[in-house]
Amino acid sequence: MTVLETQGFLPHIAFDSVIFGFSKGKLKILLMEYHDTGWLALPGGFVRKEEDLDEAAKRGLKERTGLDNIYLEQFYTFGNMARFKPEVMQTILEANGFFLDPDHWMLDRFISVSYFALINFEKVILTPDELSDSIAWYEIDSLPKLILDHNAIVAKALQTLRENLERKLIGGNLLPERFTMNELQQVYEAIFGEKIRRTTFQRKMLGLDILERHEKLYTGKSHKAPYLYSFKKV
Amino acid sequence: MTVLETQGFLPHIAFDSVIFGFSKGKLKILLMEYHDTGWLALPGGFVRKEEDLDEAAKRGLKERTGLDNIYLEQFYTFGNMARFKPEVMQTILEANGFFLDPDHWMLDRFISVSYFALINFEKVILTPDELSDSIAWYEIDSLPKLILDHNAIVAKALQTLRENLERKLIGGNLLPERFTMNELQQVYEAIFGEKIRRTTFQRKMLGLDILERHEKLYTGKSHKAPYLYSFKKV
DNA sequence: GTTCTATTGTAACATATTGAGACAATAATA
DNA sequence: TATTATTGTCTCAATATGTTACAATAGAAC
Repeated sequence: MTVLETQGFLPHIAFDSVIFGFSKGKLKILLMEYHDTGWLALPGGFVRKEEDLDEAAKRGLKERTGLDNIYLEQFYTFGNMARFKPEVMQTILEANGFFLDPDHWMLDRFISVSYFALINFEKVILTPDELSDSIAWYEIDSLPKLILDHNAIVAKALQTLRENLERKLIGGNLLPERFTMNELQQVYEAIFGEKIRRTTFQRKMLGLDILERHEKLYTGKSHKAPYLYSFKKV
Repeated sequence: MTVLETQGFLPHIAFDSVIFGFSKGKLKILLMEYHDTGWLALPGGFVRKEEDLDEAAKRGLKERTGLDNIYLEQFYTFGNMARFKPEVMQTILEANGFFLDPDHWMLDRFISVSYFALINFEKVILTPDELSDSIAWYEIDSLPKLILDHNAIVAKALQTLRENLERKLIGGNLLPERFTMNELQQVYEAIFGEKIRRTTFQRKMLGLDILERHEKLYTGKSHKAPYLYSFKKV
């Protein structure tokens, strides 16, 4: 199956995913680099005619990262005319050797239903799609220029993530099963983009009664070893 | 122009609006009753081929309420297969004397980009669309059964409104330009569905430094007259 | 006018939450 | 054994919020 099949997908509707990961103290997202053009874009795709919208997003996530069962949240649908630039998709396709009719469905106007995902960086197996050379991690606070309105999509995703983090306890989705308090704090600091007071953070997290304390983690460093924590199962 | 024109609209994409108003201490939304069927639905519409998605929602709002310049926020896009029930739209259209080809675009699968609006109840001039008998206010906490997934759309709208109210100061959009502290409190109570302590609410609102105090409102009641307030202009 | 009632605006105090610093515990190293 | 960096927890101060109290009034009843 190729992306060029005319049957099977809903026209005018796409999805894009802002996939967040956390590594070495930095918040990162996945970007794809299209063949020959050097253009960067969010991973995305189209919706099958008999497929739930959410299922399409999950399928796309699975195809790029190999991961199932991911924290995935729809946050906004982008549908301005300004994002309709058929020459962009045309250039990408031509760089891959596809020369389409100007009224081909893939060159039509699309609205993009956008999702963000929080994943455990360590578990990802990255796989580019058939139009791109690579898929790789990019630091959220030094992103390059992306195609179309994808920079705006990332900005909105980050804004939504920040707002949600205050209400839901989703930060742990970016970490391995067991983590230290310091690692959890670094996740919060990376998302909010500012330092957090250590003692206040620790007291609040423990007070929420959502963490389970496990054995200590001996790293070989010459100081007191921190406890490992996991989120309590519901 | 009729809804049946085949040109001009993007297929598969609709919008629905949860339009909130506040009157007599109750939070209400606008619903349309389709001709002959008695079926109730959210006001909505389709997106023109060269129209911004947001503009389409604003246009729909203007058509039903006569209002421009409304607080309008996109909150979710519903796109599950479960909401694809062509017989519903077919019945509505037939009740209006339209008998369509089974592959007419209006009987196709749609995803619905959903918006909620906050409007000043007093200023609305209601106008049904061409398929419905009436458009009217219904209390949010005693809603009847709506078509398709529209009850779920309303539930999500209300949830988003509650979450946003804690972060943004949007409650005033449901009131006239000038209002008493008690009226503002009633808006908050209606949205959250619970009583709020008067003195705490007053202290917090005044402390936010967003209200301007005006003259007193003499209602003729035999007690101290409350001040009128408005939101400070930015 | 005087008294009464309902409601408003604000003060006062109690309680809870958060900010900020201090300090003992401890895992390796010198 | 002393030293260093980091962790876990405690304490006290500063804010914020919950709760009660009370004076100020706009009319109505008399």
